[in-house]
Amino acid sequence: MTRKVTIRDLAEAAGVSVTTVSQILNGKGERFSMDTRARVHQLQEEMGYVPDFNARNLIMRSAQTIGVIVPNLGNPFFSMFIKGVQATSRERHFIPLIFGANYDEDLEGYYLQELIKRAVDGLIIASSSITVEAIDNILKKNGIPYLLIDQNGGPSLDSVRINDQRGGQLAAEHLLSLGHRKIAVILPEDPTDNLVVRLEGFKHYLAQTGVTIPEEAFIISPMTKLGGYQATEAVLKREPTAVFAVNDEMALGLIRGLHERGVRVPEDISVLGYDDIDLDDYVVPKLSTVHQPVVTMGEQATTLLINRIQKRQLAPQTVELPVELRQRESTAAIRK
Amino acid sequence: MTRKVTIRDLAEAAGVSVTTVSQILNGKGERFSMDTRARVHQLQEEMGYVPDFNARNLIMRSAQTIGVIVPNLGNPFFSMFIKGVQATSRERHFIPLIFGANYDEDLEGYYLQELIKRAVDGLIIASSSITVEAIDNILKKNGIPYLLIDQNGGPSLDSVRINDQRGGQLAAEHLLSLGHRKIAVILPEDPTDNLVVRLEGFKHYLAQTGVTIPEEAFIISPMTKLGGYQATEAVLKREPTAVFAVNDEMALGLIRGLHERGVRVPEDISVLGYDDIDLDDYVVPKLSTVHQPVVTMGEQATTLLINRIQKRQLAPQTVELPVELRQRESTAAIRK
DNA sequence: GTTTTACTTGTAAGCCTTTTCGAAACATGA
DNA sequence: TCATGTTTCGAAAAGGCTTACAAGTAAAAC
Repeated sequence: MTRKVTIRDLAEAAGVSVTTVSQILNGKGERFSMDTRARVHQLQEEMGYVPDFNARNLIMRSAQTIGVIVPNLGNPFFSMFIKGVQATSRERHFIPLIFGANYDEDLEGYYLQELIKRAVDGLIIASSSITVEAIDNILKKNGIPYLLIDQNGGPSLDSVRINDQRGGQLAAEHLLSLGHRKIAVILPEDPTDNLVVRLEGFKHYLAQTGVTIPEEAFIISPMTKLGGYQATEAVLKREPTAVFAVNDEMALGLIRGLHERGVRVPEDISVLGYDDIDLDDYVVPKLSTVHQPVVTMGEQATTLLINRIQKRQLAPQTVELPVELRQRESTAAIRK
Repeated sequence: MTRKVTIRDLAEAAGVSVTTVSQILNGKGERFSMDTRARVHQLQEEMGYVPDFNARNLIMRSAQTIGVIVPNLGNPFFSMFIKGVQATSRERHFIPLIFGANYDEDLEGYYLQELIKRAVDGLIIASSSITVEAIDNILKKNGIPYLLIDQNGGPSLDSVRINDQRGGQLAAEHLLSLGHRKIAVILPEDPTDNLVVRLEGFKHYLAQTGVTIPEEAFIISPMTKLGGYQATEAVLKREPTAVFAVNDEMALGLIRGLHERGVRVPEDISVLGYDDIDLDDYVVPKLSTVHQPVVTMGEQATTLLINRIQKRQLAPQTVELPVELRQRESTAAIRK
């Protein structure tokens, strides 16, 4: 392995100046003769010249890179999100730097710093713990475009908006239509904005029908399978006929917990999730849930962000994405 | 937002040269007076100076970055692997660039190219489709250290080795001890090296006990939940008493398929997986499997790679990691 | 033959750091 | 006073690239 081929080497070999090479290789070479152009391209191949990334970025002040922070890569919801991000990034010739923060505020902060240090052109943050103010503070100061998922960053930001209000409503509607009146909810401590709205939609619709959920039927637990599992006891104590878990992971954990205690789903208790992760179709019983178009979310978020990177002065953009109910097997009509 | 603060600005403000600032900020400033050092640090804070990443890398010829390509981020096995990679990377002050290639060879190639263009210091590749030769070719030529997961790159490479032979043996042992003799296997087309070894271990142990698996009991299907699901018919046609799926995802898909056809697991058919993903403990029935210490694999792979980056001339290192059987609920003694 | 015009290419500055190699400034001992 | 040592610091090169500006040449126009 010898020293790396530089643009200078190539220029020399082609018998032209570095300018010429640079221009031609960057598609700005109309002004050069066909002959020269061909020669340069030819030699690039032969010599295996690849522009030095750092040198290039140094002068261009951009690395065609975006940063992405999600709370938990292990949750299929987020890995699907990432899938969307990667697909669109590729189309747009950007590269996403992806980090899972494990619901850890310190870690999020660390990655945020690191990403900024590395001069990413923009950021997508699906944060759980780090506060919007902190993000705002540090990013605004650096003039880096960003976009928040699951958090409301205010009207001055681009956003891909999921109608969580409606999602909550759909959930309520569904359970209600099956005859459920005694409903428990599992949610995390410090819910993100979208969860708050989601629950509001849920409660609101219930209230319209004269159903209210007592305070103690809201059960706090981490948004993981384990969290759902650990909530089992608390759920059973409330003797509900149905449970609404604010994400699928929790729902799956809960179903496991119920199963172990001999409680049948949906015969004894209906369980409704939220997200619609691929797993839902494989577990027994298949999980009823509210579908979020998560891959599209990833794609749209990326599109919006890259648009912004390329046109800073654009007016804030918003795309709205629909949710819909997916009834499967974990919810059923109540039977007395 | 004003222009970025450069080292020059800081030097000027502190009334010293850029050399001084650079040295002090990089911990090589013992030779400077306490006074100067304090002043520089002080001002860095105040002015919010952050060294320009690209300029720095340009001259240092390293970005403290490694690339990681996995076939599928949606598989918890790989997201756990990533977790290990991220943890160790952080400790070592490296940043991993992570990509999921969706079992797509083109995509893998694209990311590989991109990663090289971006001058990563090293690579971890858990490739499925791209050939070892291709990788070898392109990476060796560029002099970039790398490490293969699930593929045998030869003795000249660092490697974290899982004893797949033993893993296969454990699987065989387990099923045999439960009385199974009629066993089907689900595996992908073009299995990676580790799978080949795994199956060898499996078959070999079986053979020792006089049990052989007929050719047609090896069922080819993609290594996903869907793949497992789609294999259901083929499996049933063989009328096995037990099935060994070479990864958990397939096992889960298969269990779903069996369930839908009224076949009970493990009463009618035992299903054994491989990997031990977190899900195994949540599905019904809990999945028996062969445990791989996947987080550790991620950690060790990263450690090895970074060691190599920092000391090119090190002799090839290998770490061996154990596997062990985790019997849960999806396998049971045969009953006639 | 001189001036335009069109076409083709090159010079050199600048991006921001790190680092090599010295060199001031000052004190010390003779 | 001078040689020597110690402490503290800086000038300038290097790293590979892009680009504003300028320039050279040959053909066309007058």
